[in-house]
Amino acid sequence: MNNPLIRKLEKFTKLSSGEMQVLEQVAAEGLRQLGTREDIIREGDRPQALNLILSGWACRYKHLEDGRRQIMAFFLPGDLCDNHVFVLREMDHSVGTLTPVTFAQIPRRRIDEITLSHPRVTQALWWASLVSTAIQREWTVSLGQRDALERMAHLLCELFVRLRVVGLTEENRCELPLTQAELADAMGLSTVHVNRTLQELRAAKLIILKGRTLTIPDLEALQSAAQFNPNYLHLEHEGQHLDAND
Amino acid sequence: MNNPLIRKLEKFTKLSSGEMQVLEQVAAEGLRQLGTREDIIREGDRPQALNLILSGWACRYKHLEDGRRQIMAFFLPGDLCDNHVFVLREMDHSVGTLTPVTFAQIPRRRIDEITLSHPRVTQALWWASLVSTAIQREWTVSLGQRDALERMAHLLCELFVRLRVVGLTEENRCELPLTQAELADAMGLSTVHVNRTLQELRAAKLIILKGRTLTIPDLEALQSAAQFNPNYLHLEHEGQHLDAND
DNA sequence: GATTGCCGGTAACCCATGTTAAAGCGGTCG
DNA sequence: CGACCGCTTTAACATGGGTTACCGGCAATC
Repeated sequence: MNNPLIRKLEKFTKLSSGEMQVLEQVAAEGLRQLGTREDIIREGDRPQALNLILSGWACRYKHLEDGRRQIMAFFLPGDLCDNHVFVLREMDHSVGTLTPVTFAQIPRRRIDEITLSHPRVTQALWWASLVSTAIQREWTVSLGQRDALERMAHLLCELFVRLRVVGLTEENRCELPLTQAELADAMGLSTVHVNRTLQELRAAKLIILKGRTLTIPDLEALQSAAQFNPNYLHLEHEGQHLDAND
Repeated sequence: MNNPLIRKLEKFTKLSSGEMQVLEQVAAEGLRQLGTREDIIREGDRPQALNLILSGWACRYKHLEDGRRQIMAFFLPGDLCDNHVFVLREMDHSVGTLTPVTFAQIPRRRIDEITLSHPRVTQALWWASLVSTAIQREWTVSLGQRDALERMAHLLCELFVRLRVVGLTEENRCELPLTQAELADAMGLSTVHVNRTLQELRAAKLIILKGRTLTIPDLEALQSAAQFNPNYLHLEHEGQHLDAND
C-alpha cells in the first residue's frame, strides 16, 4: 500500500481490501507525468477530470493582472485537486507542478461509479475535501493575523504533519522542495523577507533547513512558536463514522 | 419565492416547482432566531445539522490564543454553513451572527433524503459549496497580494454581487451592516486603517457609505480599482448542467 | 573550464500599515 | 435630561516588511 491516497484516507476510516483495490485501480488508470513548473490545469479550462497527486509537489495558484501571484494551496502526494469541480464550467485558478509530478486523471464517470457503490470511500473522500477547505481557511488566518515568523512556522508545521500522514517523513525530517520565492508567493511575503524569516527560525534553533531537507528538532517548540493547533486537519478519529444513512 | 437559497440556486440551474417546494419546506422546518453577536455554533462543538441563513448576516471566525480574531467568511441570506460538516467530529471554528439572524437547522437525515431523491438539487448544492470555497480562495489572494485599498474594494464588490444574486440590492445600493472593526477582522487590517481606507474610497468617489447603506455609484470603476474578476463566483451558467450521470 | 542562469543570502533605504490615544457623535436608558 | 456606550474619526508616532540592488555558489551546458 504505497498509494498515498489510501494511506491518507485510512487516517479517517478503516478501508476494506476491496475498497483499497478500487482506489488502487483508479489511481493506476489515467497516469500522467509532468516535469517541474508545468501546469496540470489552467484558469479558464473546463474541468474534465479529478487529479490525484501520486508523487511530487504541486500548487494551486492565481496570477493577478500585474503579475503578482498567490499560491493558494500546496498539493502533496495523496491530495486530490478539487472534488467535484466538473460541476463548474471553467477553472477560476490554475494548478501547476513544483517538482516533477506523477498524477492520475480520474474521469468523472469513475468518481460517480465509486460514489454509488462504495459509500465508505465516498465519505472518506468527503472528509479529505473538508480537510482541504479547512486548510484553506487556516491560510486565511495566517495571512490575516500571523506575522512573518508565525506564518512560516505554521506552514512548516502543517506541511510536516501532512507529509507524515502519507508516510513521507523520517523521524523529524522531510523534504521541502520549495524555493524561497515559492514560499513567498504562498505566504504573501517578499523573497527577501522569507529569507530573513528562515534565518530567524534557524537562529532560534526551531528548524534546520539545508538544501531540500527540513529538519524540525523540536516539533512542539515550532508548533508553539506558530500557535499551531492541528485540530483543523481533523486527524483524530473515533473509529467508524459510517452510519445507516450513508 | 422569497427563499434566498432558491434564488441563489436558480442562478445555477432551473429548478422544478417540486424541487422548490422541497427546499421551501426544508427551510421552514428547523427555524431558529438569534440576536446580534451570538454564536450559531462554536469551535469544539460536534456538528449535528446544516445551517441555512434566511435573513441577516453571520460570519465564520476563529480566535487565536492571544485574542486576535480572523473572520474567514461572511454568510448572507441563502448561504449554507458547510455542506457535509457532520462527517467531521468537531468544529475547528465558530460561526456567529453579525446582525439578528433567522436560520434553519437542517438535520443530516433531511439532507440525505434530498440527495437521494433530487439529483438536480444535489448538484446545485454542490455548486454552492464549490463557490463558497472559491470565495475562500479569493480571500487568500486578497490577504496575500492586495493592498488595503484593493482589498476593501474587492470585498465590497464581492458582497454587492452576492447580495444582488439573492435580490438584496436596489439599483446600486445595498445594506452593509458591518462595523469597521468587523471589516478589520475580515481583511487583516487595523480598525484605524480600515477607516483610512474607506475615507480614501469615498474621496475617490468609488463608494458612498453612510450608516448601514453602501452605494456604489460606478460598479465597474470599483471593480477595476479592486482588480475584481467575478469569474470565481461562477454565475455564468450555460443552461442545464445535468447529464445522464447525475 | 568558461558561461549562463537559478537560487540563497545581505544591506540600505523607504513606505504601508500598526499602535496608542483622544475627541466627536449619535442613540438609549435610567 | 444627563450619562453612558458603541462606533467613527483623526493625529502623532513606530515598525514590520517591501524594494532595489548586489554578491556568491553551484549545476547545467557547450
